[in-house]
Amino acid sequence: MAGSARRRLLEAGYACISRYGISKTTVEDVARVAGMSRATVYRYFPGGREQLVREVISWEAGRFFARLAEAVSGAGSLAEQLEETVWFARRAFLEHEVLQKVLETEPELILPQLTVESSRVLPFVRAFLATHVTRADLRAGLGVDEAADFLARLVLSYIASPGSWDLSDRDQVRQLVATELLAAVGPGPAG
Amino acid sequence: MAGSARRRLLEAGYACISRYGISKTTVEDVARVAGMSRATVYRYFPGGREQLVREVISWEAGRFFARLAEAVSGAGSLAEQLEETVWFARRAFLEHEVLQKVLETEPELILPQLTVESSRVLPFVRAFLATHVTRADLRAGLGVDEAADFLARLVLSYIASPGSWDLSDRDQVRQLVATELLAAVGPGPAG
Amino acid sequence: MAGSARRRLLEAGYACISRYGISKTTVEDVARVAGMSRATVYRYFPGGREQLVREVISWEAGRFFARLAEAVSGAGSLAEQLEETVWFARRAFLEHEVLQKVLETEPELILPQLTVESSRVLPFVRAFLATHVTRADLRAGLGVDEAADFLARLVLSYIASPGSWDLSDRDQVRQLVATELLAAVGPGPAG
Amino acid sequence: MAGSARRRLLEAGYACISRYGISKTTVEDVARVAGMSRATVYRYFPGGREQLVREVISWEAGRFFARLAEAVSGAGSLAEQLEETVWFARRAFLEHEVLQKVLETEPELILPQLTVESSRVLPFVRAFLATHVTRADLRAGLGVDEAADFLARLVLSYIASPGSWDLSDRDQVRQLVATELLAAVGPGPAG
DNA sequence: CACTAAACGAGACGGTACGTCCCGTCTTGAA
DNA sequence: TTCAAGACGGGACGTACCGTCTCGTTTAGTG
Repeated sequence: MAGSARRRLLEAGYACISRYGISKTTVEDVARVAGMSRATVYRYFPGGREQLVREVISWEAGRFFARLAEAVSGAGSLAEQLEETVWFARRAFLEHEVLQKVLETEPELILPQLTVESSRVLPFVRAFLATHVTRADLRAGLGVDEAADFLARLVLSYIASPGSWDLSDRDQVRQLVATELLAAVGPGPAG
Repeated sequence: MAGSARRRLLEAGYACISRYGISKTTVEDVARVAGMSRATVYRYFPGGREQLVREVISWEAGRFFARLAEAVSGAGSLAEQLEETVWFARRAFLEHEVLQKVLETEPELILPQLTVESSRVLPFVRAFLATHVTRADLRAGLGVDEAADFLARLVLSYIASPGSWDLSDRDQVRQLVATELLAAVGPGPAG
Repeated sequence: MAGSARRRLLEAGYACISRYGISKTTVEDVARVAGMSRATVYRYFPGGREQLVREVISWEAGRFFARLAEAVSGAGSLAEQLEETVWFARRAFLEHEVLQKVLETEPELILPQLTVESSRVLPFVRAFLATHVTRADLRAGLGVDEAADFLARLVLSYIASPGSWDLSDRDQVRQLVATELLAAVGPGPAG
Repeated sequence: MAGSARRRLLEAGYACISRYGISKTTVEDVARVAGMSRATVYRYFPGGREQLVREVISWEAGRFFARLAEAVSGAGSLAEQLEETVWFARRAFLEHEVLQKVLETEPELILPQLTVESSRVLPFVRAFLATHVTRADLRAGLGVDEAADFLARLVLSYIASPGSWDLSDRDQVRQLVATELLAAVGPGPAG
């Protein structure tokens, strides 16, 4: 079936990177794992190693968001959705083989970036959340879009750096959502 | 003078990475720019290319924070300090040669990370801010440390992804601080 | 055509050694002369430079003996054969580029050996000669094999060190064979 | 004491070569064994490694001949001297560490030479023997110098390649001298 | 006895070559 | 035709020596 070869290469690339890290992964490695010859890799990825790595990563990123979307699809209220997002994302983040391997072996590839990539991720998350934010959740003068953006920023921040929160504990996730996220945008008891 | 060779290599490494990107930078390149032989690079960085790249980046990160600390040192109020931090950091971020080069040529080195690196940066920023946060700035029930952490997250988020804000406009920075950052923690009219 | 690459490398190696000497000949040199890349040299000679040099020399040694065998093939009597052997070998010896280059530039590589290598060469020459030695040539009590061995030793000795003989003069070669070689084994006027 | 450093270096060089072979011996090795710094090696041997190796070998060659001369000094008759020479030289040859090491590890450094070095050694041996050759030993028409030269060639040949003779057996040496060497030059029963 | 001069150890450095590894291109041969 | 297999040029890496040079530090020898 057409395209299966390409997909097999992406999967093989993913497997290799999660085993060896980016810079130690060889075109030969990927070809071997995919059960194909090195020449074929260049047929599907004329840009060579660089293109392959790039596509492996963005392919996996796509899969990540697909799973996230599904995980969050059943949420009712905003609180529930925030909770689900943080919960799922944190777990996915920790279990993410490539991510963990790269963090372990090549942190310097990441250092320069500070929080750069959020530029790409932010719109996704914002869009997710926007569907559940209502005027009732918000303090006076805060627009829906504005709030969704704001919440998305905080969600991403806590996923990446939970600080003292233990996000593997469902209760703490619930509490984080209530006291930090919703409190920052809602009318709340303080309002 | 002692240590000057090592420093020259770090500077050369920085120059090369900002010109060619990480993976296109050669040990030979760095040696040439530093005016030294390739062998000498290995005398100072026995870990070879990897160690060199790693140290170049963490050395530059150190310099960045030193400059940030100085830029913010004159701030009076919390608002002023937030403003200064966002203003300086955004400018530094955009003018940062290595960062921009890497983003341009090797975004895949960054993609996996989402907002990972914030784990390291967050404590720095939090500490900066904590010195200026006072109870008076905060809504009831919000501790100083809690608020500093919270503000640090938002500052980093806006620096990395300004969204629709134009952070090269001092006025917009001021407005962002007031309406988004301080409003989220303060007693304000909304609180 | 198969094996042509290997042969080209051997020829290139030979050319380089005869130009630069053994220790000044670089793998890069050989590759360049052969019109191939350095990597390919290691594909054909996994033992690297050492194996290459070793094989170049033993390959050339083989060619030398092939030529010697042919040169001597037409000889009739023992005297004729001895004459032909000395004549050819001395000429080949002097014209041998590698040999002369090594003698000129790296005599110390040779000094330790005294007359070592004769162990390998002796059997060859002995075998050549044995085919033409007859009882009639020998003094009483001297066996054919014994005499062939003996003559081979002397032939090699005079080739390497002609002493006061001018072996580029065919007449002197003839005279050497008669008065020194044959006289030592034959019944002769002295017998 | 003057000159002791130079001598120590030669001895160290000899030790290293007999341990590692020529091409594996490092200037650093020699310096270490000599208990001196690498810089000092270059003070005594401005020609560097090459000069050092060259001198080590010719120094050791000198010692070899000194020992040979002494070993043979007590000989009475020509037969006795020949016997002593063959006996001593063969033993020295086999026990010679550098020689054996080089033969073992770098035979290719020797192959090209055939019996070249004999040019240098021959005159030595010839001179030794000339002192004991008398007219009485020789067949008619054979001069003393001529015979000494001739015998020297044979002696060297048998030392290097004993063939089927066991030169570690004193009796066989004696017999070799009588039946092969003296018979070739003498009036003998066969002559 | 102090002072100088030579010898030396120590080590940094540029440079060259080695052997290895990997990339990307290309050719060949079999399914 | 498509693909596996693999040869090849190219280039970078990390290592090992070489030969040069510059420092201090002895160690003598001399005024």
